[in-house]
Amino acid sequence: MSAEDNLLKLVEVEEPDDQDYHLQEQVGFILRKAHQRHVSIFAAHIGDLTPPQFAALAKLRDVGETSQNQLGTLIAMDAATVKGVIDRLKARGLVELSKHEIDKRRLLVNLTAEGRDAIERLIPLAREITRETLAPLSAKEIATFMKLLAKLA
Amino acid sequence: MSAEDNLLKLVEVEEPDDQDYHLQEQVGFILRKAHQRHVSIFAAHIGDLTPPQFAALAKLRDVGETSQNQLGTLIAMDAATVKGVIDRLKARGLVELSKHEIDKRRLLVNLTAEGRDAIERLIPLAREITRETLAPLSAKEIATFMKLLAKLA
DNA sequence: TTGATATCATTTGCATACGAATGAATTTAC
DNA sequence: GTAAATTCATTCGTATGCAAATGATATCAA
Repeated sequence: MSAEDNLLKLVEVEEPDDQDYHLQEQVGFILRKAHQRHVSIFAAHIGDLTPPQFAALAKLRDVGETSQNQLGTLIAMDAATVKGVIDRLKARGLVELSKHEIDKRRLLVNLTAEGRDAIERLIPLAREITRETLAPLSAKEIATFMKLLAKLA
Repeated sequence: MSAEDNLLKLVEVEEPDDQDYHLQEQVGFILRKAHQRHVSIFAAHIGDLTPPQFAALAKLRDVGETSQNQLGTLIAMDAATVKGVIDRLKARGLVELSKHEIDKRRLLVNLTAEGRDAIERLIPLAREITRETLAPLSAKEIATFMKLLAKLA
């Protein structure tokens, strides 16, 4: 390698050439596509509920009655977003709302009987969605990927 | 391990107990959170442009003038979504539109001089966004993660 | 050549997603 | 004990994201 090549390589390492920017290789772009693919798989298996709606029901099943805000924290949704999700679940009779007796700011959310039936029925489908989303990877790759993805999230 | 334990393990492997469904461990949920984190990092560095808007500019820089639909394919956006993104970039003078001379269905999109300046200026920031998004991982982990993520996307 | 298909773009409707502003209620600090 | 800060929820505005329907144009096939 010539001295000039070394110089060029040095420049490349310390300050990459902007010509070499490839959108397709950026983690954000691929992350968005992977997420899109997952949502598409989800919709193919569970057509009448979105992933955020499912997340709300699944988490309510875990923790029981909680405040709307607390639920939002648990499923990584801000207050404005979670309100819309809960409104739609309420309109479909899957959750019910009530006021907190002591802290009058809080709006309590809980599953209805119908909501509980729905989430129990959907969990096996959700397992299949996870399986299908990860299908391009081997068992060992899945373990590795999930560990690294968790670090990024 | 007792015979009963073996039976329980067998049942668990073939038909997992629905009690054991944990939203926080599902790939879709973590993917959504990782994507959220990336978007947040993006916004901290590039406040006046969204990731999809940036993607459109970056891809136009790569390929030059293209039809709106073709651009959508290249950046994984459906026709309805790409229209909104392009409309907003046009309103800000970063892209310009023209009609295809031969195929009158097509709407051609291209960078304006201002759009080209903008994307050139933003690419170094985008590199930093990628770096920060991947910061929780070591160099070796990054290589592994990107390979597996690409398989899923 | 013309009738069926396919493609490109647009529009509408619905569902996240989040920043910012607001108001009500609670908690903290002094 | 009250003023300041915080928390909870709501609303508004903007921006994806996608399904479905529509209209215009192009292509294919008989």
